[in-house]
Amino acid sequence: MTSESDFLAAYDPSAFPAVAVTVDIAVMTIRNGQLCILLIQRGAQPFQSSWALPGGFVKPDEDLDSAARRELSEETGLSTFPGHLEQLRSYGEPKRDPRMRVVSVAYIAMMPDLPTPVGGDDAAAARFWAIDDLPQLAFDHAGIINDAIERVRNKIEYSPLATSFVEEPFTLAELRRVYEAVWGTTLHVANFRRKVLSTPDFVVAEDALAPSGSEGGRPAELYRRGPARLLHPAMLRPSS
Amino acid sequence: MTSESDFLAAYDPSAFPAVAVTVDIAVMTIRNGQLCILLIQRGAQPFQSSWALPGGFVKPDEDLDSAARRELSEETGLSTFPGHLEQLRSYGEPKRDPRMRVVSVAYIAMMPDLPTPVGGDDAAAARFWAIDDLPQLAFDHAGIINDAIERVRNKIEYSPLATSFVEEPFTLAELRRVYEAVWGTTLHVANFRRKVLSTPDFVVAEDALAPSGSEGGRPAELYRRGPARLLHPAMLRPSS
DNA sequence: CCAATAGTGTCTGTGAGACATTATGTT
DNA sequence: AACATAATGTCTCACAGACACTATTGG
Repeated sequence: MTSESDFLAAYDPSAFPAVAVTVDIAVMTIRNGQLCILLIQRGAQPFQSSWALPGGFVKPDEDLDSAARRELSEETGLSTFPGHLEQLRSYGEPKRDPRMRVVSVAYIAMMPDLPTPVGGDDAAAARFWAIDDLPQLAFDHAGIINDAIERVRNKIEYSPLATSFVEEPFTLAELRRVYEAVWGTTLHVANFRRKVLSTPDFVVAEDALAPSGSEGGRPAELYRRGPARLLHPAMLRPSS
Repeated sequence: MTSESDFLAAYDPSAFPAVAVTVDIAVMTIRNGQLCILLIQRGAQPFQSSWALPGGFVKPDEDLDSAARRELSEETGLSTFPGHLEQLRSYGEPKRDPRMRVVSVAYIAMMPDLPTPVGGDDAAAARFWAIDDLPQLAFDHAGIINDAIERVRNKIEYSPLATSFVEEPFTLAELRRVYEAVWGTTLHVANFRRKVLSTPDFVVAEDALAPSGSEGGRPAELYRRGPARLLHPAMLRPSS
């Protein structure tokens, strides 16, 4: 029956319902020790002046990933996005957009806290919001953000994705602060160091020292992302 | 700019491209110690007589999950699907369907190896195929199946999903054979038992014994799924 | 000197893998 | 009896958490 309805639809465009497909992107970064998400303020109805995830319609002959990358460049103003981008999942509840049937393919993006101001080629307000101080959100974007946060919290355990939140080269203290911000915990400094360095190919040492901070203290060694795609053993988050 | 294009699209349906949205489902089970996937044989062009994942168009005012459940009932002939269903991810490469733009939301379903013959209300052939002996596949379904297998292999580590492949009540040997089939490995019997029972709420003992098999041997104790949604500690798959 | 941060060494508990042993059924 | 499968006990190694200690900078 699938093949038959496929066949009919091919010759009768009205046989399948018209659906709009959009991509929505949860762009995340660490700012002031907090996990933050980029939101834009809507200028039109519905949800006028509400905040929402950046996104837009998928164009004809455009891949989903390409659409996400295009929106990412437009919204951050960066020609090449300096971070990680991956699909989260799709949301298609029939009434999620009050105007029409819209299926949204949500993406997650992670980037270091660049001084570069975000906000693309349009005048709409855009800024990062800490995840535990979010404003009212348009559509079902609050749920999407919850799913995105959950995905990131899980994924930095077994993948080297936490390094996408820092600029290279980085210190182990910077990497530790990423884990602490995403998980909302404090981690044991010495054990964190031992775990990261004992995980093969997670980070590679750069034979250089970071400039000492204003607070004093011994300068930290610098590292870069290693070739590992999966962490063995994983960086398990504290259970308590 | 997003809000503006949204606004325009609401009043000019031709402003956004017409996209068909389908759900495709990778229904998995364990049969003869092998992980198997349900495929249907296409009766129409394109890919006529090729095998493909069951699926179909999302109807107007139908949720994505509901569409997947509906297709599942139609294809397996079971009014209530006796297993687990979850979204995998979406596939939207522009040329993935030669007829038109189709974005497919892929799902994964897991069920026990029921004697009930699959094959729904239409005459098209439908059967389970072992994952290392798959036929030629239509569209990008080979890639979807790869992603589905990868997801299942990872997910049974930290979730109790492996229990979706067996009927209740089950023995630990049956549960172990699920892990062995999905991972394609053999597991240490005694250690497997200790791990499962030491993971809180993974399984709960049923105070009964399984009927002894034709081969003889001590009858096994029976268990049911426990309330755990996540496994702590996880069932880590062997690294070698 | 002290304060602050980076990095090392060591002990302990838990869990995984390997393997031996006991228990309980069929033939 | 032999055989097959289920379940238990025990040893060892790897790793996580806790904590003490050393190293290197700025005031």
